[in-house]
Amino acid sequence: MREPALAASGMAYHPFFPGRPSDLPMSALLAAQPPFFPALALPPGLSGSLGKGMPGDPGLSVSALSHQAAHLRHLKGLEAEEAVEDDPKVTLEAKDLWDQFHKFGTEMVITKSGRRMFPPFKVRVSGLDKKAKYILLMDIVAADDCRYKFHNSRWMVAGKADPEMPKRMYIHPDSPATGEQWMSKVVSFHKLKLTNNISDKHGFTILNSMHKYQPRFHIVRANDILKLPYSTFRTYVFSETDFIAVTAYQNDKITQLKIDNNPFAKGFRDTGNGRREKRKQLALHSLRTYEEAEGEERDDGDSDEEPPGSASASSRHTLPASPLYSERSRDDREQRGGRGSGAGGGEDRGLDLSAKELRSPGDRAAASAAFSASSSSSSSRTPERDAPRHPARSSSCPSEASRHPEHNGADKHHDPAGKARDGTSARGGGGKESFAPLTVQTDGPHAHVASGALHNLGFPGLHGQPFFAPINGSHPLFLHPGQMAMASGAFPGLSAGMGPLLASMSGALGGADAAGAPHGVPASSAALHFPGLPHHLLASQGLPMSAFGSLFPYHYTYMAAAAAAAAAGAGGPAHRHPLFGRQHLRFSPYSLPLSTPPAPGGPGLLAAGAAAAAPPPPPAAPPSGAAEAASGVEGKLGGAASPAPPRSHGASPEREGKSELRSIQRLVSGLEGKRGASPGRGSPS
DNA sequence: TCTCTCACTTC
DNA sequence: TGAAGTGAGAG
Repeated sequence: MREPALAASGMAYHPFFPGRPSDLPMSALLAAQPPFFPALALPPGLSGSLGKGMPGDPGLSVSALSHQAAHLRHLKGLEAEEAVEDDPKVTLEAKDLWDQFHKFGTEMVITKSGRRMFPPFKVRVSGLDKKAKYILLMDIVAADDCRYKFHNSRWMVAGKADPEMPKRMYIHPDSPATGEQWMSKVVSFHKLKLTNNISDKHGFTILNSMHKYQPRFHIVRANDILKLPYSTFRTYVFSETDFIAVTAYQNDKITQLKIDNNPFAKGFRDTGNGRREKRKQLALHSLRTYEEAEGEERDDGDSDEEPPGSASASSRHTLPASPLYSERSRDDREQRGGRGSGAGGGEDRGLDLSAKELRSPGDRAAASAAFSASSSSSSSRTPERDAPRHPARSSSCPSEASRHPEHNGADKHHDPAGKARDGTSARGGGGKESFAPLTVQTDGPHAHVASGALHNLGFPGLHGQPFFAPINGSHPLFLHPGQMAMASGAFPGLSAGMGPLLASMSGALGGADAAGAPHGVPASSAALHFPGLPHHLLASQGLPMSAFGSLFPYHYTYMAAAAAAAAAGAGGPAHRHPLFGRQHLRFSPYSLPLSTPPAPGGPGLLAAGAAAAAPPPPPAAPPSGAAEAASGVEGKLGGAASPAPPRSHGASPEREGKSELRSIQRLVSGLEGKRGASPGRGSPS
């Protein structure tokens, strides 16, 4: 049950998703979406029961799943999840700056070589247990399933979203750290980079240009990244941080805001000695010098030519649009000065910047209650159990999205019509290896493929379902090669020498024989496999893939359970590895934004999904139909789970799960053994 | 729309 | 000093 009070929260309106219910903030919807987590596979044993509860049943048996997770933790030798004694509160840093950008519809440049976010995503956290260790993460999810264009100085919907890019979770490099450490300073994710390179191997967050995204922040109480799947996520969404990814800035105001606020763009400021003027004058001077030389040679000098470097000449010749641009820029600066740094755009965002976490335990009445109840902010606290089921999250795009005057550069702010864009940059080559962030990546595409397959294969009843799609090639914990380099820095236990182990572990988790080949995968990037290729192939095949996440009526404890189940049940060498597509069930928070309710009494999602979805082709395979590829792969692998009848993942799922659990436990034990010997770390930055 | 190079900046 | 991060502008 939604509460109309939400409309007054200051975040009710969403310029890019006008069709959504007015009484439910987009941030609430996004916060309600479970965090991305890599390869949350469901064990065959669990699939049935889950499937039963799925169709249209928000009252999924979370407790049972939690119990399952606890059981799995026990099997795995992990200590029981500590009682939640903390009550984290999260405050967005530089909110004023975000607000300024948000007024015009924030644009984030994405380049092949990766671009940082500006404003940087920074938060301040409080309410953590000082002694407990936490992992802080963020991810960026699609805000809707639309593609946009910047037309007539405003953002408009340009159609359906393109296939979604592989999902990556950015784990803060200081993770894990104690609550005290996290709370002692601002937690900055400024090193997170955005790219449009689907084949990115740096671990950057991959986005689609001209699509709208919402960053999300997650707090996980866990002292080891390996325990992420067993842990509870708290997710925070700040609605003012949403943005549209672009390869070139579209809105002049955004450009100017960035120039004025980003230190690295100082050279472009109209301060008199900025590069823009210098370059302009230099170019003009060169031109004139050349022309004069030519003239002298021809002895027919132009008498009416202005002196080299004159201002008027400069404007006229080199920057025909610059007077307007500069004037506007000045205006902007003056406006900003007038507003003051603390003006915050004057929007009704409240004074309390703390993110609200949708009350989870016990608050099944819906996230909206928490939203409306909270006095503050644009942020939302994610429900850990009963997220508000998306009331009507339409998967269709309206003809026009940007009706919010504040997001229309021209409407309120006299944006001169139409300078379509300014161009972009991309540091050439991208050959330099920068700091590789720790990210976790799903084979998102697979998930989407599965989703798409479900859609295509006529399972309308699956729409709007929590996404337990049958997908193959998952890693329970997929670590990007780039993480190897940083893992030693980010995780004390994963010191230099642990890279190989981590890689091996990843490989092992991903499919090495549990008992016989604990370290069978070399620690090279080749040992890890990226979904990019399959995704690309599938995308090129035109297979529909969902472009934006849907909301799920269960909270993150459930996710943890699913993840635990995944680790336990998706064992076996082949089916965890992208190269060895074996079909199995997996949880993915990124499913279609589906509005169609499942057919009551219809087949469970898992069951139907398992029957419908087909594994993607092996990376080396030429593009082909997913089903084809699936059959091929399954055939070669002996298909422990062939394309598969529903819930046909092995005759003894429990045994399979325990087997894998044992292997994981061995690996974890090895890690922790080494960790014990390694020195501790510094505090978070 | 996108990619690349460039000059400029910060750190 | 140089790596890395900027938007401009050309293609």
